[in-house]
Amino acid sequence: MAKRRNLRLTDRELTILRILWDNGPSTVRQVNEAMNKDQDTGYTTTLKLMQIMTDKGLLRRDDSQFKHIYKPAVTEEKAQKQLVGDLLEKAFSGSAEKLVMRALSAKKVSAKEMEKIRKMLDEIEGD
Amino acid sequence: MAKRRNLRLTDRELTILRILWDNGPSTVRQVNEAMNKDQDTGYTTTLKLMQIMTDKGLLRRDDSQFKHIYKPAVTEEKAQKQLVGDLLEKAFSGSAEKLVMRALSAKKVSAKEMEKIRKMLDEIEGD
DNA sequence: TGAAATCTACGAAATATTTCGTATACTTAA
DNA sequence: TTAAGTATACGAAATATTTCGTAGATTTCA
Repeated sequence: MAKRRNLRLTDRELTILRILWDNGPSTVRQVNEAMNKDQDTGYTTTLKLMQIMTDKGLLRRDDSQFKHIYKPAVTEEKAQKQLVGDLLEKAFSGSAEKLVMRALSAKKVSAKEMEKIRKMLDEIEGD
Repeated sequence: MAKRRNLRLTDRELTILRILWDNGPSTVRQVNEAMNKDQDTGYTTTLKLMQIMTDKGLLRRDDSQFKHIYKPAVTEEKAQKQLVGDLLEKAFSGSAEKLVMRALSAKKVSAKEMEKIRKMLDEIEGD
């Protein structure tokens, strides 16, 4: 089985993954246009980033056509797990409870979502 | 009132803040020794980092003695809020529920802590 | 067909972050 | 009082990340 690297994502890498997770397989131009909604970025800048990410194994590229199509090589779940785990250790001394508290106060959560969270708590407690 | 900068923390900056939050005001040597438990770091490296952080307004320094004493200029809460908010936007498209789910599955949470989380959910719902 | 548009490759500049060596000041203790 | 130890200041190297310009290939369309 392939050894999973530590998956340290830079800011721009995460931005690009986010776009690909949301929009599905895309060309460089499509990604670049999505990026520009947030922050002006030259086309070749985006291209270069995506080439590097492909080398690192973060993206996969279909180059059978003139316009290459890129897609994520890491799942959203995997990346989120890693990112949350890192933040947990580095900023919260490993206290998931504190992190959850901060997340809950950072953003409004719908009643339906709260229900899901309660369910999850029940499940954990059930073990 | 002082304008709060965007508070973008680098890896090493967060490490140092973490140590100061946990241990209270400290000398460079004390911080350096704490850092070395995780990762070997030269004394002057730590010193330089802390000087830069002081310039940036992340730390405060009492230099009335030969050995300067440093302490955080940002509260743990403030920093955590910012970090979680960033992660929320960049990795979770703003879904606090997803982030909470990941945090809960990332690390074991005690029954007591779960109780606190439930209480928090109740409070939010109460509004 | 051939000029314009669009694409990839790639080196290198620009910037941000981290690390370190050395100079010099102060403290300690013999 | 002076040598050894420990401190800060600071420039600069090392590394990581991001950005961009240019060359050359392919496609488009008038």
